[in-house]
Amino acid sequence: MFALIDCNNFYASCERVFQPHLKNKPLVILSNNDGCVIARSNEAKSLGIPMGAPAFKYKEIFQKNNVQIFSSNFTLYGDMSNRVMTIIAKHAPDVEVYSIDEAFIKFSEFSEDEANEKCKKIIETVIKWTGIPVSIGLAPTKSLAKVANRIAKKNSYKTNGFYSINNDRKRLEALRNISSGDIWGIGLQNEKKLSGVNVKNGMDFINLPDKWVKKNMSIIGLKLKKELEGTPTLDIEEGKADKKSIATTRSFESEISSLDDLIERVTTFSVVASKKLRRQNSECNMICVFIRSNPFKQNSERYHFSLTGSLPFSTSSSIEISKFAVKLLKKIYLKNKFYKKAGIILMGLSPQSNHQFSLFDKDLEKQKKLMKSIDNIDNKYGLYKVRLGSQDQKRIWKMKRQKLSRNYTTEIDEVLIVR
DNA sequence: TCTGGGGTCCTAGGGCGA
DNA sequence: TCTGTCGCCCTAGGACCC
Repeated sequence: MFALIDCNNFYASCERVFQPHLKNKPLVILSNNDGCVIARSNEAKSLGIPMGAPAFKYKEIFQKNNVQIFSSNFTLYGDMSNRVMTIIAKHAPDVEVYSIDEAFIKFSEFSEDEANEKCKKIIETVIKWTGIPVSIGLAPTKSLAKVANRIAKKNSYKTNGFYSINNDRKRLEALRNISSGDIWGIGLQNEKKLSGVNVKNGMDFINLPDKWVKKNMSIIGLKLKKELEGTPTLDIEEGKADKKSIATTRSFESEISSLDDLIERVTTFSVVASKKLRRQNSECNMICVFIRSNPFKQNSERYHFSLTGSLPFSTSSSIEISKFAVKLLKKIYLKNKFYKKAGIILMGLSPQSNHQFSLFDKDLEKQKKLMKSIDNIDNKYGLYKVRLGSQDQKRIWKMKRQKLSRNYTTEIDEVLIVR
């Protein structure tokens, strides 16, 4: 049996833990730059605020309903997530942390009763120790555990946050009651395809011929169908796998068109991405740089320029990576255009320990030592204290985060004081 | 005026060597 | 030496997830 544990309205719940007076009040969390709604409390959902809603378009609804607004505080959410995951790991041997607010458990050596008990214990302990409410779905496959979780959450007054699909009757009933677009793995495009052949719910989906599913939804769709039929095709992935690509991309507060500004941004993104690379002890040999216009601007030209280039050697040096990224940027940059977003993606990742030496990386040891010193300084005095010459020294580029809550759990000056 | 960021996997199609 | 075929690798693009 597989269990899926999902924190309810995770970001909203994190904010509520430290501001309990917000309980039962509508609350939304905004994306970087306070752009879109990325999390909502149940009360905010009932007001019809959709996921991804541009905040400026919903200003009136926010004001009218006294919706509490928060800028995203990933330091807080990340720390709370670690606490929740630690508790889960204490109760189960095989855990896959699937995302910041979700984890799968595989109960291979437990009876059904034991698995049920463990799930209930986790719900109880997580809320008690962290204040975060969680829901758990238990089923024979991961995809069905997702469906079960949905039922647990939707009918929490009946389920107390736990639902198990432990027989065929329950499985078929659950599939009849879930619309195809709500199934894990069926996105907007596949939903459209399915509705074209009159597939409306999970039951209709599993009644399709395998051949059709494979042809139209690839092997992933077919695996999903098997999972919903009760045959596991996905196992849990234990341990944290190294990333296969690392990206740092940002939208700008307003459009920019000067090359110098873009060079500064791309350099800074390179420094951030290189640090992520070094954190997982990897290096890269390919870099992609892109710049693009504002896709939402009416009646104006849209463009997206990108270029991927191979480095002559693998590296994790901020200096080498930013130099190369700027080179790529200069090749794609066009004057008199207005850019709203830029980014860098590091690819061709491999462990530093497997470094392939080449004629061109004679400064490798020097660079390695330099990066190590920079990382040490950052660890001691705070992130990104050391900056490259082409980076913004005056900190002009700042993200809009007007409604940021405190770092209650990670900054000693910001912890709650109980008097 | 104001619309996020960071990932993974799969497939099709082209280049290229055996 | 030329040509056809096969399979591998790479890349772009599209789909999905949170």
